[in-house]
Amino acid sequence: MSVTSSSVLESPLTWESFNPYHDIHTMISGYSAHLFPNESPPQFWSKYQVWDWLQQIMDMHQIDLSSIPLQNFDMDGHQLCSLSYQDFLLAAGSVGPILFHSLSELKLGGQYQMEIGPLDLKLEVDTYPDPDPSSSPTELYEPPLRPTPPVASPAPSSPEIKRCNSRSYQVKRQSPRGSHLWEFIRDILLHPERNPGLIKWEDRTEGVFRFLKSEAVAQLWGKKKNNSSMTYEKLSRAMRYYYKREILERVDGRRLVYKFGRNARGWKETEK
DNA sequence: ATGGTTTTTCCTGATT
DNA sequence: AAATCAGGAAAAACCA
Repeated sequence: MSVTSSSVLESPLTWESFNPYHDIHTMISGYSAHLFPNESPPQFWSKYQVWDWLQQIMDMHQIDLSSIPLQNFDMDGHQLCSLSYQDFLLAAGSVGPILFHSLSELKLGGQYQMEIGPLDLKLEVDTYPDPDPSSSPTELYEPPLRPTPPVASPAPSSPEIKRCNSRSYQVKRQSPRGSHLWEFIRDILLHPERNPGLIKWEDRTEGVFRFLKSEAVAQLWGKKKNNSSMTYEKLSRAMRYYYKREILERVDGRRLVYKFGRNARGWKETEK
């Protein structure tokens, strides 16, 4: 209530600008509950805050923001909160349930008290749904965890979607194909603004990059694979296997530094 | 259903 | 000292 929406509107906040912690914990600690710790409940969000929320959730699920018609979410928090589950389905197709679920959590406000220690993330990693379809009476979740490679929507930039049909369940994922570890890493690299400080390019044109928060990346990876016990130690073992296949090239002496090899595709700026 | 591929897990030892 | 790097081995998870 005390939100001065005017100030918000005057300076369109980016996520980073008001995100107090540039830390991965905001992203991997489940969804919502403390994404906006300092902000009002969703009912009081401005359009910009709705936008930021959308971006965050989509990011978390590695779904391209462009796969849903953003015009459908040109509204403030109050309006957003009045949307039904069906509305979400219509507005965002198969992503709808995800958004609905996230918003539901946020609506419940501060009742979440997840305190996460830097090293203890296990407790809330189960924000992912149980794969058992029979268990949930509320069909909050229809997670597009499956890569859905067969449904081709390869059009590089197809803004054709005006409204998502709730029947045609399909999600265009941001990465061209599959979700292998190296692709996961690449996709983080490809979104530097949205993934502050996780991994950074060391030499963009050469494909050299460095892990800044190795354990955080590992946790993120684990989350994607629904494996809460992933560690950088294990992730890095998988990375080392890439050397042989020339997906990665070895980089001497420098710790946490890797380099894409000839068999890694899609990371160059001048490449598709 | 099965075999190939990729990732995970665990481990020992070296390096920084 | 604690992290990271190196790979071997084998199990598990994935995929065609």
